Amino acid sequence: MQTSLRTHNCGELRLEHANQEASLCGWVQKTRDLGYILFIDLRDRYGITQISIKSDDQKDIYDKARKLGREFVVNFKGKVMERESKNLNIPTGEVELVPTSMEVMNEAELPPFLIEDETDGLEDLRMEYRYLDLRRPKMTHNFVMRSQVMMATREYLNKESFMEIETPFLIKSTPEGARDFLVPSRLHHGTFYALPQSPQIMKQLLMVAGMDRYFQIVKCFRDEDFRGDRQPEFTQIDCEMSFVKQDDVLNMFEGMTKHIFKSVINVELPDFIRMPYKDAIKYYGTDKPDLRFDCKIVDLNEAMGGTEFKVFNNLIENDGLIAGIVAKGCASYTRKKLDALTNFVKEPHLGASGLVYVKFNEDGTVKSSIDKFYSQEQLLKIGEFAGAEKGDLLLIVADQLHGKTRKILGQLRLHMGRQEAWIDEDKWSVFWVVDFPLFEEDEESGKLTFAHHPFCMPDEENLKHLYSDDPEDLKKVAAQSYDMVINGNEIVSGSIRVHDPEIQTRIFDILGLSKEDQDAKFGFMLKAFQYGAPPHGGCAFGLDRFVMLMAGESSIRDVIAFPKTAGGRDLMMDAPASVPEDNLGELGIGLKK
RNA sequence: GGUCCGGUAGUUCAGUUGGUUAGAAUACAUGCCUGUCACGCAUGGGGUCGCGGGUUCGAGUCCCGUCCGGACCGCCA
Repeated sequence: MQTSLRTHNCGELRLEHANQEASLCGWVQKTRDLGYILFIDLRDRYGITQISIKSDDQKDIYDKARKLGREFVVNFKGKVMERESKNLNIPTGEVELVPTSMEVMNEAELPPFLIEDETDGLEDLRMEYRYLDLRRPKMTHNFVMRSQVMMATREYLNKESFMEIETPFLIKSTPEGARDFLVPSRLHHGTFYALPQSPQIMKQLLMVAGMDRYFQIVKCFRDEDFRGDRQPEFTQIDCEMSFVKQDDVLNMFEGMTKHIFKSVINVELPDFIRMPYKDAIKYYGTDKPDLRFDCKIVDLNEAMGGTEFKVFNNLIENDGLIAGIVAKGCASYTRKKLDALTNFVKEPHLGASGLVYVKFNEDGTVKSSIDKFYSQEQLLKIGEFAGAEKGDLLLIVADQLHGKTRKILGQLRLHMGRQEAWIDEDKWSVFWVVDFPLFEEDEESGKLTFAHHPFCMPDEENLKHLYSDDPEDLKKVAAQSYDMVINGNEIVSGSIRVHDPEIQTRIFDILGLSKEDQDAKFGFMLKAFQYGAPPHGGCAFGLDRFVMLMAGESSIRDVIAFPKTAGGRDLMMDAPASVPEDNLGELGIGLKK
C-alpha cells in the first residue's frame, strides 16, 4: 500500500509491525478525548487504525488533534506501538499509531448522518449524500464483493474462451415487453432511439456473426415502476454460446456460479438439481422456490372427498384443487395466530376465500376448522395422507383455479418459513428450474402469451404441435429455457434460441404479431437468420441481485453505487430535471402545457 | 394507474379533545477526566413543525391542494 503519502493503509497494521515507522492517511471517524490522552479512529477503505496522542508527550499534536472534526482527511506519521489495552474486535486492534507529525489534508463539514456501520440516517438522506454513505465499512464491503464477483466472472469466462463485446445503448425501440426509455434524435426530428432492456437481439446477431462465445457485463434499462428490488437501470452478466444444447449451457454456468461462490465467499456449492417447471409449481407454488426448507404442497382432492362438506365436494367434482402444506410443530398455534394466517391468504393480491386448519395435537386428538364435516378418524386419515405427524398443523386452501391455489400455498409456505425461522441463513439453495412452457395461458382471461420471451426454442419433441391451431396443443410445447434460482430469487434466466427464421416467424404469428409488425420490429433479425445462423443459446445473470444475496443484503440499492429511489429519482444530482426550452427545440420536441 | 403510511432540532423520533416559552435521545460546541474503543461527567447552542391555501380568537395538531420519501397492488416478455 506504499505511496508517496502513506506507507500502509488503515487496515493492515498488526503486532508484527510494532516499533516500525508508519505514515497513515484517512478520514477521522471518531475521536475520544480522555484529557491526558486522545484517541482517533482513522478510517479508509481497508479498515480502522487507532491513533493515540498523549498530551504531555506530544503537546503540539495533541492540541491540534483535539480540533479535528469528523471526516477530516488527515495524514499521521509516527511509530506503530503495541497497545496497552487491546481491542480484539478489530483486526488492527492490537496496535496503534503514536504520531510524531500530523497534517490536515482537508477539512470537512459535519456530515448529516453518522458514518459508521450502524448509521442514524434514513435511506433518502443516505442517497442524497451517497458518497458519504459509501464510506461506511458495511457499504464499502458490498462494493469490494461486487468487484470480486465481476473479476471472478471475467476470470472464468476468459478461461472458457468467451469474448467480452460491447453492444450499443442507442438502439431501436422494440416494445416486446417492458417500456423502453426513449432518447430523441436531434438529427432526425420525430424519431427516437431506445435504451436496451437487454442486449438479447444483439447477442444473437453476434452468434450469427460467428463470435461463438460472448459475454458482457452490461447495463440494461426498463422504464417501469420501481420497487425496493427493482431499478430503472440494472446490470446483467449477459452470455451467449454457439453450437450448444441446453445441458452445455447449464453446465457452463453452473460451473461459473460455483467458481464465483468459491472465490468470493469460499462456499463450495454442491451440484445443482434440475427441477422441472411443473414440479416447482406443483410442490412449491412458484417457479422460484426457496429450498432452504422443505414443506411441499400436498394435493388433497382424493383425501378430502366423501363427506357432507359441499364446498369441497363441489370443487372435487368440478376439477378444482384442494391442497395444503404441513407446518411442522405448529399444532400449538393459537386462535390469534391462525386468524393472522387466514388474513394473510385473504389479502387481495392472493385472494383466498378462506383457510382451513387441522391441528394434530401431541395427545393424538385432532382439532380443525372443519370438525363439523369431518370425523376425527377422517381427519387422522387426511393427516396421514398429507404426511402430518403429532404436533403438526395442516393448512388447507382450495380454489377452482389450480394455479391460484398453488400460488397462495406457495406464498403461505414462504410466510411460514420466515415466521417460524425454518430458513437456515447459512445455507444456500442454488439450482436450475427447467422445461418452462413456451406459452402461458392467463387462467382468468384465457389469453395465450409467451412465458419467457419469443426467442426461445421449442423442445424437439413437441415442435410438431407448434403448427397446430389448437391452443391445447400449443400449451404442450415446452421451451428449452431455464432459470437459476438462488434462495428463492430468480438470478439467471436463459434459453436455447430459435435460429430458424421459419420457426421464429411461426412463433410471432401465434402471438398475433402481424407480418408488418414482425417486419418493422424484428425484420433485421429475421433477415440475419437467413444468412446461416448457428444453433445457439445463453443466459443472463442479474448481477445486482446476485451480489445482494452474497453480501447478505435485502435491497439491491445496497449494492448499486448510485441508485435511484422508488420514484426513479436520483436524490444526489436531482435527476430527472427539466431542460431549457431551446434544447427541446433543437430536438424537435414541445412539452404539453 | 391504484391503495396505504410518513415529512417536527444536523440526525432518529415524541408531541394528549386545537390552547403559555415545541421536547427526548444522539450528534455538535466548551470545560473536566491517567487507556478509551457506544468512553464518562458537567454546561451550552441548535426549529420557516415539507410547501401553499382554508377553518378558528388561536393550527405542529383539523380540512383542501401540492411536493418529497416509503410499503404494497397493477406493471416488470
